Amino acid sequence: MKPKIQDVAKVAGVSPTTVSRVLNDRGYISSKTKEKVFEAMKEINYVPNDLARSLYNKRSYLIGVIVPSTSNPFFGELVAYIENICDERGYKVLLCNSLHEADKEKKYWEMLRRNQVDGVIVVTYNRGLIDKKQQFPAVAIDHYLAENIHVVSSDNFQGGEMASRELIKAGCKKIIHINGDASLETPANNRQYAYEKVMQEAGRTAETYHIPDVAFLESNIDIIKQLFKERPDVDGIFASDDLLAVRTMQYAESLGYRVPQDLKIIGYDGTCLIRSIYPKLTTIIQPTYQIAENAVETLIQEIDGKTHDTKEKTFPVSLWKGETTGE
Amino acid sequence: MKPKIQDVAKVAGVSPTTVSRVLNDRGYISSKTKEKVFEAMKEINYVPNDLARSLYNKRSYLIGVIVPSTSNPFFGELVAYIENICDERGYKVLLCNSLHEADKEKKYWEMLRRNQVDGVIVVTYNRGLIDKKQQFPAVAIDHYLAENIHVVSSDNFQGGEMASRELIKAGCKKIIHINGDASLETPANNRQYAYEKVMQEAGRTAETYHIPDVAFLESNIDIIKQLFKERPDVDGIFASDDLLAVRTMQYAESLGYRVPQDLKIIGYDGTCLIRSIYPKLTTIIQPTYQIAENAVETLIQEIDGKTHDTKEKTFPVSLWKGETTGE
DNA sequence: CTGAAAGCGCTTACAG
DNA sequence: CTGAAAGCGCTTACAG
Repeated sequence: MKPKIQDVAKVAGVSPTTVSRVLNDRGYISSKTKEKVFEAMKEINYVPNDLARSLYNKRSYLIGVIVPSTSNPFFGELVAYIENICDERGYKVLLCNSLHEADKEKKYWEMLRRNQVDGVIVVTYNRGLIDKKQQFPAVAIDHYLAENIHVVSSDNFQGGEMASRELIKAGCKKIIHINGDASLETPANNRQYAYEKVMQEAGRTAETYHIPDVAFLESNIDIIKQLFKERPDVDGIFASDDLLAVRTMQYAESLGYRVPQDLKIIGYDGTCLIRSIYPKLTTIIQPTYQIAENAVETLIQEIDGKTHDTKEKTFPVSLWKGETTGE
Repeated sequence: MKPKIQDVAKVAGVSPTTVSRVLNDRGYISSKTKEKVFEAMKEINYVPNDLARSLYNKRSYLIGVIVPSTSNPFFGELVAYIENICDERGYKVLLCNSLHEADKEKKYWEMLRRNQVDGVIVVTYNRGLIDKKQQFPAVAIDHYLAENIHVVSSDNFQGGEMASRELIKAGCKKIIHINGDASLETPANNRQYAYEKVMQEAGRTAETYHIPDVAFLESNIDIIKQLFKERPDVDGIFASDDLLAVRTMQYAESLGYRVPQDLKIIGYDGTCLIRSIYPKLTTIIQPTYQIAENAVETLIQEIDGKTHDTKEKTFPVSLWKGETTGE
């Protein structure tokens, strides 16, 4: 059997109350008693039961994190940061990969509630799952969940502008944007709005192709094929994420386009991974660490009962100048 | 306040015992009572407290997963699979990114113990952290933890043979292997042993360069530079993971080597991600899903008290024929 | 400075 | 078929 506080008490010759006090460094305790207790704990290899603690304290120090899938490098990196920051702050992470399935996400929410998490960080659409009586503090990254839910994101508008201007500057005549699922309103849509604004200011026509979200990177390439069929004169593409950018580039090359001579491409996200293995890809770098940090900090503040004036926080992006938009 | 079982009991006009019985579908209960209870639960939006349940049952349905970092696509993918399989089986995942830091890993082990996890899946070196009285069931992936710990991996020897033979078949004269940290014995070392065996059988000299593990992909490239300086005649490289393969290839190209004409390269892992964005890279595909599935199943069996005859399970790999080893 | 008692929310023998 | 009581391992007023 795992040793419990009573066992420690017996060995140390004190009451359970005293052991608990030592454990929590609470109230006055003679240093002699303290020492006895610590020795007893070591002797029987005691470790407190956090389940029991959490039950009494109504505080689990558990945070639920819901992402589509850590198999996507952006989410994998984001989750790694989130978890490590949580760990530094004394919180533990219950991981949920929703695979873009509303059903799965719904079950995860209930699971998190049952497990008494102190709060949740959500990086998925959450199709209306949160609207009623909110059970616990939540912070969203790059998604609007509900009126009162804090959302953290990169400056998607700035990123969209940067990307679009980069293509114009590189001399592209026919610039097309490829974006994700169009059916839901997310901060990431600002990338598209910025693109449209820049195109308009430059007297161009904006045109966006949408790729539906799919689990595990297996997104079909049909939309990309359609794009090149309908717009063979395309010479600039702003893809809303790097994987999409790379796959579009590959398809274009298979069609005979040379990048960057015939076609210039810029992506979005700029994960460490992509910059490491695809440094040639021009892209917009999201400040992923800052996003993770702000999400965790904001959530912990809400857990601690502090309210926030601002319900939205945005971090500036930066340009990674590769070779896919020319020299 | 969150509703508890007592509140449900009050609303339904029964005792807490009865509510619990309905909840657990245990013992005989009239269907009329059952219905009343379910209605009451719905009415007050009741959800059971799993902390309290786990405390009593001494079963948390919590599994700890320790990986270096989900920011590495192999681990990101592995963790996604593990978590989803756990979810299917009714288990929840407490995620730990150890960043290859022994200290951090040690703290995670204690944290998991405090949180009463039912078991742990480890994908890190665990430098002797587990040897003494093992606290709970554990399964390792690609690492030897201790005598009695079950380990799951891809058939590293087969993979090493495949990779080495592929390079020989492609006509390479001077084949070099780049591997990870040499200081610890892991199943992945079989990749190197197989390479050495194949080289010997072919009358070649085996030569391996080791790259120390580093967190977050920031591994220095010094060893690679050294390799090309010392062995400019290298014309075949077997890299022990795909990221390493890609980065080596990039450095070689910057030196003027053409791949595959002057230099042929083969990697290892073959994640969905790499195959999607780097289909040209020849690599050995690990059966990641099967590894994840077997690890979870084995762990759950151990949790359920079933013992295993075999303490090691290996799954066959396959070759992804890209273009970096020729046509 | 220390201990006995009650309670966190649940479950399970034990009665009836 | 249903309920009162005790207990999972911990913590915290309340006494002393």
